Amino acid sequence: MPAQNRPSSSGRSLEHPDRAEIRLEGVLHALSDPMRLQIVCDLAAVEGELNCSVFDLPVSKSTTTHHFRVLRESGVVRQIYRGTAKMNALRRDDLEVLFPGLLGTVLTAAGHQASRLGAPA
Amino acid sequence: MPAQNRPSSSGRSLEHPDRAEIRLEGVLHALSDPMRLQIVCDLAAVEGELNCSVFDLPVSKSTTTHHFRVLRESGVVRQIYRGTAKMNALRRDDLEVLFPGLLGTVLTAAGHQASRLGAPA
DNA sequence: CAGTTCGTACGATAGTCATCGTAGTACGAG
DNA sequence: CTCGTACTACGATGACTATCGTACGAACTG
Repeated sequence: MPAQNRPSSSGRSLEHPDRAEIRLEGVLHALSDPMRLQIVCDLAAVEGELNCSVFDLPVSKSTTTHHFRVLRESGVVRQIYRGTAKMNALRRDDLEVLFPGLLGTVLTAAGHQASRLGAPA
Repeated sequence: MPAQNRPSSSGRSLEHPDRAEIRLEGVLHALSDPMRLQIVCDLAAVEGELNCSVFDLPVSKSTTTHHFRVLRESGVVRQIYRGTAKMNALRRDDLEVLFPGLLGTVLTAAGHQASRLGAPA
């Protein structure tokens, strides 16, 4: 294997949309699923990248893979392989340039709604 | 018909979700369709209420009715009958209380994207 | 009343989506 | 090389969705 083509730690690569290809409708659709919105909130909370398997979602692994793919293909997250793990990170910069403030307001709104619905006690 | 129960000009009434019933996922989903996003942008542009038929959408009347229903049931717009016309208005106040800034950032983002994609000349 | 306009309801259809289980691939450790 | 872990690919399925056409209802205009 030629050393010229050695990404960080793996030969596997994942398709990501260019910044210019990200569409608002796609992003909104990606965020309109409760499972994916939860993922995005968790990602935003840690400010870094997260392994796929740290998310404790009430669905099967296949379904989890599906949701991460939707998030990646809509341009919301960036995914890279790091050994056997696949790390996920929000594309904060790209989203901020394309849709200023959008991510923030959605995350805030999700937080408000969670307080309103989940902690009425 | 008793005079006590006479709405503005019609006996027809439409179901709307309570403010407390509006869900973020539902709103995002409603906005994730290009047709509906266009409707919301148009509504936001005029600051008032708009007749259903002033929207020049490239779909049939039945489909238009469908999209307006989705917007109404998700809590994005309020609809009232005024004679034969059905007027539509954004539920700005409710959305602002529930999800502060969200509507604004989405509309701004839609505007940016429209400029970026539609008017590159 | 008759006619027109505006919107609804219903049924149909083709497409997308969230979900699953199973089988498989990629990588690191022993 | 073998094993375990992490994630994927594939096929299936049931649910939802966007779309249409046609037929109907409600209100205004004569």
